[in-house]
Amino acid sequence: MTLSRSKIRTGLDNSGIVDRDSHEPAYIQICNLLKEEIAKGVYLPGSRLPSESALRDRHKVSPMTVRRSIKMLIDQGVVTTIQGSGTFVKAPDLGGANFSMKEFYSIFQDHEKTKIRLLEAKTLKADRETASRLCIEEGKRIILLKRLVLKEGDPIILHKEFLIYDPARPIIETELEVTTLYGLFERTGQTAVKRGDLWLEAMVLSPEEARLLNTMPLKPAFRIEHLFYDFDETPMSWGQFICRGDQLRFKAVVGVSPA
Amino acid sequence: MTLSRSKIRTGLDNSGIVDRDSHEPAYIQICNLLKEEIAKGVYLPGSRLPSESALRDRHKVSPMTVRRSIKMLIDQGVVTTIQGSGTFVKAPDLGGANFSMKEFYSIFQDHEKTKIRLLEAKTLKADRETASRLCIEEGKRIILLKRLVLKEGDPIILHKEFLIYDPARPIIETELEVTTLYGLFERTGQTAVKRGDLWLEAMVLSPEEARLLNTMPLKPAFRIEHLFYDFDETPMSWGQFICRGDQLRFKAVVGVSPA
DNA sequence: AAGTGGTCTAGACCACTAT
DNA sequence: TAGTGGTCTAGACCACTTT
Repeated sequence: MTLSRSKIRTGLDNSGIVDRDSHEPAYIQICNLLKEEIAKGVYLPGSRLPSESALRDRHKVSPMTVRRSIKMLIDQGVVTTIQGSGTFVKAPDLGGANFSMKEFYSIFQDHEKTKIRLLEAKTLKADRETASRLCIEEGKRIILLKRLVLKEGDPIILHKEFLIYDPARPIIETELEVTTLYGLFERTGQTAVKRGDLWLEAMVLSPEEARLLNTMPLKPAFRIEHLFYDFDETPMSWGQFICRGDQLRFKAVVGVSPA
Repeated sequence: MTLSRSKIRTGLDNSGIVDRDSHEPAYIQICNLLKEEIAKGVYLPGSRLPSESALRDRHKVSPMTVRRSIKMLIDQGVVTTIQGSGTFVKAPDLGGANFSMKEFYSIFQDHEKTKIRLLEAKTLKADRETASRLCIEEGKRIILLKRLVLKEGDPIILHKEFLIYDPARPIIETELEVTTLYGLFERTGQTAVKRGDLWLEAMVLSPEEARLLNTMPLKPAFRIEHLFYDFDETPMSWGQFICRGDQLRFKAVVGVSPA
């Protein structure tokens, strides 16, 4: 085991690896050190990490500090703990993978390349499906927004959203930042939104959708449906993103992330 | 603010809400209480939670305990902290959503309904693309596995996997649990797998794929590509799941989870 | 019985923000 | 300057597993 990247403590002993002069907290240093060792194969999947008391002695830190390091590794899916037995290195598995919407979101954050065009904004009477989703009576007045997301001039995402029409709800003003979609991604300040459900589906573009997205019908696409709830658990917004499959894919990493 | 669901402490005062007789740890009780209050609208999105010292006094616990509660809420995406300023309730946003492979995995766990059929298992010479992915020379011998996943008799997922052919690698035996796919999902014991990358894409079924999946060509599907690495950072397995779009969708929740 | 992780205490000092 | 969160200590007791 090499001690590269880690300063040796001031001459007292050579087992204290944590650099107390660093601005990086001790628990992060210990976490990263363990992760490096796991990545190097010092501790193989399935094998036991040194006990917390051993790590405590090695790094000359308090129990809580070493526990925070372990907690970080647990959160990152790198190890699991078994009470009374030890801390064990997990082998990377498909089941632990997570596909984050952050990459999708990053498309919208690039204000240089990405522009949003409002296609339609009107009120209409809710049809059967929309009424059902928003938990209102069929025929009740709602707001429809249709937007097109362009990346370097090319349309890549189509967004359709239905909003409860109720002047008393201040959220609508936020949602109506029609050229940014800001409200859906980065809600700041006081909002009335409590909870949201999202569904990710595979779909095939209809002729109409393909036309708007400047591509061919029958091409693959993602459908991201979203439903946001009020604090009284009533739906306030229902919509979907339709994303050209050739312009988006989700990535996930399992195991120790690449050095 | 009501105190329902929470026992009052033994007569000393009515502000200590944590039940010390419960088997549920204090930090989880405090976390859940705060989450309930957020769900009720006591603390609205954008507003500040009581300070840690206030919570410490209210619940008669030590600083570390109340910090663990806050840490839980941070991990769950419910609040954010700003040093020197306070802890603030986050409004649920699309960017914080995560689609987990656990649901996908659960298909395989149902051993009653789900069966796996081996379609093909052979060695062959790597073509250009496969060689490139596995970082080997074109024409080198590799193992191909093709499997079909059936749910209540219906084929819903097609799996194709290429493995490095190297008798010295013990992992192959694990991967070759051909009728369970166990190795990909729940690696136990010592394995040589260090890290995996996954990609999720939308696709349209080819006639051949549709035939195997007992559905029509041009139907939507998910493609989940996976690439696993050895401890010396060389790829050891590359493959993909092709999942009928009508049989799978990913779900995510943002904000306080439903009570 | 010994060792392991899980929870918790009652403080300390620091970095940062608000006023 | 006062209040906030961030880190850390040096123990304690408990639940659980292993031997």
